Amino acid sequence: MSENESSASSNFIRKIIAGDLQQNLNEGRVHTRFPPEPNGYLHIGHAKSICLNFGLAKEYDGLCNLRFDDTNPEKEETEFVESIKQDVHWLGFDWQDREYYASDYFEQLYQFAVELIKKDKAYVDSLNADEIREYRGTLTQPGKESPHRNRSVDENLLMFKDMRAGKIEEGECVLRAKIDMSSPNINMRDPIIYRVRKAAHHRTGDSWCIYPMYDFTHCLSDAIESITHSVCTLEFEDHRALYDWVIDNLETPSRPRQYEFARLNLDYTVLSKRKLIELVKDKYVSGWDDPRMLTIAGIRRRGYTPAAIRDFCDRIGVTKSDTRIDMSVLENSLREDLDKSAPRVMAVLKPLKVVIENYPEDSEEELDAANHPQKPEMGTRKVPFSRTIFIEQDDFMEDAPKKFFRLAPGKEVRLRYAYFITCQEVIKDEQTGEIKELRCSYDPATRGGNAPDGRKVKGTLHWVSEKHALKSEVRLYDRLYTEANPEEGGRDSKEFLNPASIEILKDARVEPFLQNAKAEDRFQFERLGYFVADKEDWSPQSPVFNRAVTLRDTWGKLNKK
RNA sequence: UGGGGUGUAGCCAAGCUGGUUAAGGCACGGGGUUUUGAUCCCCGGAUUCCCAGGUUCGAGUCCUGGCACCCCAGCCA
Repeated sequence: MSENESSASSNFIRKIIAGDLQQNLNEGRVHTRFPPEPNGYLHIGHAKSICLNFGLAKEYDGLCNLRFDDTNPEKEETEFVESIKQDVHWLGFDWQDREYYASDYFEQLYQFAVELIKKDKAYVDSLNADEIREYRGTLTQPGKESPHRNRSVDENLLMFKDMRAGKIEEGECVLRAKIDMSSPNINMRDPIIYRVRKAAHHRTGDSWCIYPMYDFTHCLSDAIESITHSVCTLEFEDHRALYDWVIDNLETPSRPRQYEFARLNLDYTVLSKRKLIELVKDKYVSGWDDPRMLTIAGIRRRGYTPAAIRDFCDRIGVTKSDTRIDMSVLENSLREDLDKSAPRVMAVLKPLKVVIENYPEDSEEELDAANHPQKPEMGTRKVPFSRTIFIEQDDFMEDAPKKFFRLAPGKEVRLRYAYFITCQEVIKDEQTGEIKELRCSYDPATRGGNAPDGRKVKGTLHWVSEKHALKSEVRLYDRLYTEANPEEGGRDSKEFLNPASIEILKDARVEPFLQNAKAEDRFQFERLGYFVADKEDWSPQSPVFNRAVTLRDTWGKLNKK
């Protein structure tokens, strides 16, 4: 990670830590963890948590563990742990040898449960799922105690052992903490801490048929790993009482504390795991790494950089108010990063043929182009020029408004790094009226783009030589949804999928310099945006570029009005 | 009608124990530079901090009472 990245602004968690450090709590240690469940791919919301947790550890000279919260064998898969590890690394964070799994603690967790039973603070309940729900009460009515709540410690011990031994079927029994069925906090109404699941686990296989629940597992995993600050999202706020209850009622090796912050919401997308899984499973997108997805894998393939994502996470802040961030913040972080680093290059997305009539028929030449006009140290390259070139269709208008600086009949523009040309004639299809090509003249004295007589030209166009250009596929991406908040009001977000979220251009042309690009190389296509050689589909024989983000476009904005 | 949270410009977000002109970013508008209508550089915005009362010489910061929004009734995490 580069050192000059702006250090994140102050937030309430930093203040808590600073206060703890002042009181020398936890022997002055700061130890956090990032605890994903391996049941899907990581997304930009996880990036916020990753940056926070690893960032806190780094800032306070502490440690951050990677811990897989894998207590539900039915949803978790090895594929997901691999992708998660890859994504965290790609984002620029390292957990060194501290790669942990809640499933590694199953035996310890079991012993903790036994300890709770022995203290008469947990019991085996034989109510079925429906009954437990009924007994739980509602938001406004207290629950009722289970008839099995007062089983003896010995009986509970025996039954719990039977659960572990596989003698009890799924749904027959659960282990519950004995807390308070009338608590206004529903989490405290004798929460289930163990259930029977006769399912193979991605790591422990068939060695267990009972699995601990999140509320029991998470706090104890934190305690086992000596986590000092256990940072999670707001929906767990109500669970903190239970977190503390478990820790307080057991002899744990350490005393972690839970703090909650607001999860990330972004306009024009969804970030709930359920929704993302649905998009993938029902093939609304091409996969977890579809460039329209806000998964880490997706935005990576889209062309985002780890630095841009980290910068974004710094900018949005960490608070407890639930908010929606404007997409432009994310886009701006990428533009800012790529503006500094991406080599500039010319590409024509929707080609319009231009014949320069007074340019010698069989002649061609190479012009010098800067790889980054603001950074001479990035060098120059040669761009081939010839009598027939392509320009962007959008750069020509037959009836141009006054403010249109580009090419129009009789108008003169500059071809970047080449010559001034003037449009002499428009050739159209006689049937359809479609513009087929332009006949232009050039001024040989303007080679390189400057007129010796000092005459100015308003517009500069990018172009590509017909016979030298590489044919390329270019994929243009736009927001996945047409509504800023597609989930608002319990609506079905699928109704708002943007039908124009992807546009595939098969006839784009790029300058030959791009022949040597490699997958994931990023470029600025001048005047168009930042593009990346597709991670999966790029090859020198058939180049494929994805548009990561457009350039700011004040002309386009003006036009929309 | 229970509990837990949150409310500072269009969107985020600083604002320590109350004290001169309420940071900063994105977006937006205006101007300058420019062989990318990009970048870069200036300049602009809250008499006001959800509302209403109150305490105080003084409140976004304290008190009281409202209002709005979010989360919680999985043997998911």
